[in-house]
Amino acid sequence: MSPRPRTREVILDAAEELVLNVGAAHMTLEAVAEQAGISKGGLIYHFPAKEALLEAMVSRLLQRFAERQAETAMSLPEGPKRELLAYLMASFTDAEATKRLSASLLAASANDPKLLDPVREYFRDWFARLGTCGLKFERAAVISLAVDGLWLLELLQLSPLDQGQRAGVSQELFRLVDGSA
Amino acid sequence: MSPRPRTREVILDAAEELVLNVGAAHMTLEAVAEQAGISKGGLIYHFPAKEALLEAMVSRLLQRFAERQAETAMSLPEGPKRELLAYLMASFTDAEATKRLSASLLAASANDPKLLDPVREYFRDWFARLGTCGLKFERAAVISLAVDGLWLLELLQLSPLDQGQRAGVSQELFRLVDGSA
DNA sequence: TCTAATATACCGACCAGTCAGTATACCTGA
DNA sequence: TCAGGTATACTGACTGGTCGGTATATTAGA
Repeated sequence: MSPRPRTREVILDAAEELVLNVGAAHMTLEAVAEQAGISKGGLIYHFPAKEALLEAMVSRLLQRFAERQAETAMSLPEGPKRELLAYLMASFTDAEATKRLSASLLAASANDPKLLDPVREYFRDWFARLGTCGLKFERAAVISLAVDGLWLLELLQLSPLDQGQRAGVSQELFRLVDGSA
Repeated sequence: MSPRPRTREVILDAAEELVLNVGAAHMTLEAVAEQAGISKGGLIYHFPAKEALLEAMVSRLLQRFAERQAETAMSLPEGPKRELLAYLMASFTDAEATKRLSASLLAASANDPKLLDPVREYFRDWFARLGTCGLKFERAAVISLAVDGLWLLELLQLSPLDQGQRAGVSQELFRLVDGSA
């Protein structure tokens, strides 16, 4: 068939899609295979067990997000606040992609909470770095938590904010980053 | 047997416990029944289908939280900020109980995202009321979202904050409520 | 032809939901 | 006050179906 369309990526996309549409409990191997346009046997070839699929989903989420944050940070002028600003920007831009990716969290949490260990580690590191972003830790944490709140509410499709309100909240957060002791 | 120990409540507690411990995908009727100390038939007697159990979990979550917020608001001096303060206090105090209750969110999301409709409605109402709390909407939204962020991270067991940091964030949020245009 | 990639068929475990029956509390009228 | 009846709360065995995983073919490209 296609030379190297990264079947693995297609499978991971399919799994995320299912989690968002029908819930993590219905993300079965057969359903993922069908959504990805291959057979169950084909899926098993790439991910020998469901756990491997879930691990790959979480791993890709962290990798992609870290990548995006790092890239965004690079594009900003140097300064202690750069990383926090990049965190905001990476979360707010391309919300749809972020939500898709984050479906992995729900899948992992539903199947085995331990699969979230790498995510725990990610947050541990991130909050540790928050201390050195030029803001008081509590202030930086509030900003970061607000971003996470919006992100998780959107993941669960619970956010009632319309486009304008969302943009307003984003602006307010950037204002809080800039105008703080 | 026991006079009226509200078996339904025991069952709902058991279901929440399981979601937190082993993930929503393993919250099976048999497992819930065992955790609740009754037979599967007994469980089915109270909740004729799994969907009914999940609906009851979500319903209890909303009811209990709204109740706690309302009670807290009552105990505060009158003023436009009363509700927002109550939202903070209801979320921050008794974090363990809040986390337990919120497990319903994960269970509902995993089994059928539509079960979260009442929660969507709750957030719609809540954010609508945020406009009348004396703060600029964006500021109030940021505060509320930060609380939600911490709450959801704790639900997913992802929060890296220790007791002291948590208290600091709480203080910072109250400061933001008080000292804003 | 050898190997990577995918398909088909199947198995055992598990799961949601049914069902027949049990035990006990609660009535109701003679 | 007590017999007969009914509602409530539960049990445990069973069933149809689903799911994760295995085993084995088949195909396509180097």
